[in-house]
Amino acid sequence: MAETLTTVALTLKDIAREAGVSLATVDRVLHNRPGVRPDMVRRVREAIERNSFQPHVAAAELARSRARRFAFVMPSGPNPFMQQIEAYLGEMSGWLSARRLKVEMIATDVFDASVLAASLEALSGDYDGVAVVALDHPAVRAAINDLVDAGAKVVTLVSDVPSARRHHYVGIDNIAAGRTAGALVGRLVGGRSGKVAVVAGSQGLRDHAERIFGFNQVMASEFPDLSVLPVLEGRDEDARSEQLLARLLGKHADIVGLYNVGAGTQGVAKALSEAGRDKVVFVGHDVTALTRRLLLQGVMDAAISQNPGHEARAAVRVLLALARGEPILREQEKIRIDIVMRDNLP
Amino acid sequence: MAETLTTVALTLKDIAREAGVSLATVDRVLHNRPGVRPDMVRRVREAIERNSFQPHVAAAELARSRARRFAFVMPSGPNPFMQQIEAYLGEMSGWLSARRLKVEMIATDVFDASVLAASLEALSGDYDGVAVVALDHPAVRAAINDLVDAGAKVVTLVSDVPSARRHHYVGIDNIAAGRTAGALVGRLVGGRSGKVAVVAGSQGLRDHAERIFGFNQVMASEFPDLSVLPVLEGRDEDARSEQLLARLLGKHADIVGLYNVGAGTQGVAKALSEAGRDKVVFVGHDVTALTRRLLLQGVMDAAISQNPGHEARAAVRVLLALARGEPILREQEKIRIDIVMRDNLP
DNA sequence: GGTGTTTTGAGGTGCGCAACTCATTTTGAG
DNA sequence: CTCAAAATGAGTTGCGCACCTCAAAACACC
Repeated sequence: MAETLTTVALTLKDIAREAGVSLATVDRVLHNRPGVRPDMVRRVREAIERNSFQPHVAAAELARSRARRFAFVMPSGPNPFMQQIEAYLGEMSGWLSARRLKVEMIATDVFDASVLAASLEALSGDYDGVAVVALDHPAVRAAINDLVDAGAKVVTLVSDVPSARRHHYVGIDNIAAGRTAGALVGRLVGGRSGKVAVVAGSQGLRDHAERIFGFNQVMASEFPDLSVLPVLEGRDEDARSEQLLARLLGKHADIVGLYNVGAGTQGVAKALSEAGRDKVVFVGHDVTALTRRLLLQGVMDAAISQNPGHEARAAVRVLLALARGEPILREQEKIRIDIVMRDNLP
Repeated sequence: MAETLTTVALTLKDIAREAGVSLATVDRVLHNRPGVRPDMVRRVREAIERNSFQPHVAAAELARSRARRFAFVMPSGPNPFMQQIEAYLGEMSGWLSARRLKVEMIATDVFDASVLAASLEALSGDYDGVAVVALDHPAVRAAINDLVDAGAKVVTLVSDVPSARRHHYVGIDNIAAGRTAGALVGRLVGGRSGKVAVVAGSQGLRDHAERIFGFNQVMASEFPDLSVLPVLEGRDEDARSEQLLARLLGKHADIVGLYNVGAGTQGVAKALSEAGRDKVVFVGHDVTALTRRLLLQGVMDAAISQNPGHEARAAVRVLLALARGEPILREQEKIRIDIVMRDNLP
């Protein structure tokens, strides 16, 4: 009836006895210190393995008096999504200080590869872990690899650089997000035929490009009655998005759906309402004060969201687990694609 | 540019000096041990407050050699959702043992108030924390209050007992979940008019009743073209659900939507397909192997889900934070209402 | 005042590990 | 075999706290 999910606790002393060596040797192996013969290393490793030994996190934490430093490299400028991430990190301050963690926010122009790369290089040696909203560019990739070589743990946040040797990516699968948006637009249009508009920041951004890719995939294969118009590039700016969309709406009277891939949401909503096209199915991204209002008003029909609080906490937890050598709870740290409609607004 | 989110680390000694008392007194206050004059308690509390002192989690953990014991009181019998929770707890075993936590699963008949109450009473004194899938009944409420009085931390899981003095509820807002289901059915039906069927386990279960309440709310106010048929009570059994639904489908040719509130999904799907009514919009709950398949096949259109992994981990984290006296990260532990469609299947 | 009770202080011990020193043993090269 | 270098063992210290004991001080009551 009652079934225990855990086992008894071993200590380093037990491992030393098991392996037939001294505590000092176990310590050397555990921390990759030099001066141990390979076969000794093996014996210790095997003893650890055999007993599935877990160092006591609390004891290890207590013994290393040095606090850990993490850096969050984020876009400068007003970006509500990033501001939310920052706010959630602030909310964790008690949690962080109880674990003697120092988290520093570093604002930089993440859209300029050389600037971003320079910012990253500057961190080398000073931080135990770095979370970065990364542009996928050779210079950035090299900077990330250098950080890793210098011993820092690195996670990419929101936007990935798969080709770099970063330890982890905290963010959503953007192709799947685009597919989800496509399915929502298609389903919510409800059998009508017509055209679908797409507004993005820029197709040069990896995440936007991937979302559009997924969106088109679904539209093509599942909603043949809907035709997707060429992507408008609004640069995530309200004014430009509004202007471009207004012109498009004027040209096509049969637009029934709209996918806003990035920001510029205010402009998109304004163009829709000023054209009196309130019935167009409008799907966008992220839950902010604005999109929340639009959802409640019925202007937006659904928002695809990646929980910024979860992303902030997952990034910290992953960095900490990496630094401690603990395993990562993949299931826990995975960022899900949330569909948010009026009634399940968080 | 670089902004630090944390402050320097104080120790208990600092607090003692600040408050002008000895370490022993601080210790007594911190652990609610008797024999301290009220004004002394206040002085210490204020010093802690003033410096926003956080005890070092690792040191505290290390010092208390006694492992913590948590009990999870869950329904007996085959319930995929509960099995998932159990599986996720198993995946955490490394995490748990590193924190010297012992989690035990206790299966009982949670649908029989007196049996459940007796199971809870039996735990008293043996556990530091209890998570329970609770029936809302006076006997259960009393048992929970007794546990709390005995010093255990108690969280309700999935199903709440708001009137009991449990410390926390880990689960979703079921009224909002029902509302979300209603909005989905209404929107996905796409403007057609017709009838909507509702299959539940029992209207006596609090969570089912709340979901139906929310569902009806939305249907009545927002989708006047759809009329909701009387609720079928399938007792979460496949055979019974199938039989009842088959009869209903036979009677009404104009059923365009279906909300399955609880389990019995297999039977519901079978009734639909055997009646050749594949185009009925079908919204249900939870992502299991079955609903996953049905979503991929297009039989189900959407599933409202509460992430069982998140629930399991949140319950453990909340119990641990409560036991340690740490603050709870409410935002982190809140269970969200996930809308799962084919393309954002987790 | 004296008595008993309550409150407070001082101090010790140990949790498991990291990080270090220094003495001793083993190894390998010549 | 010799000698230096490498490897290993034995041991210490301290991280911050929980938990405990015992003595001293403050207090209440008669």
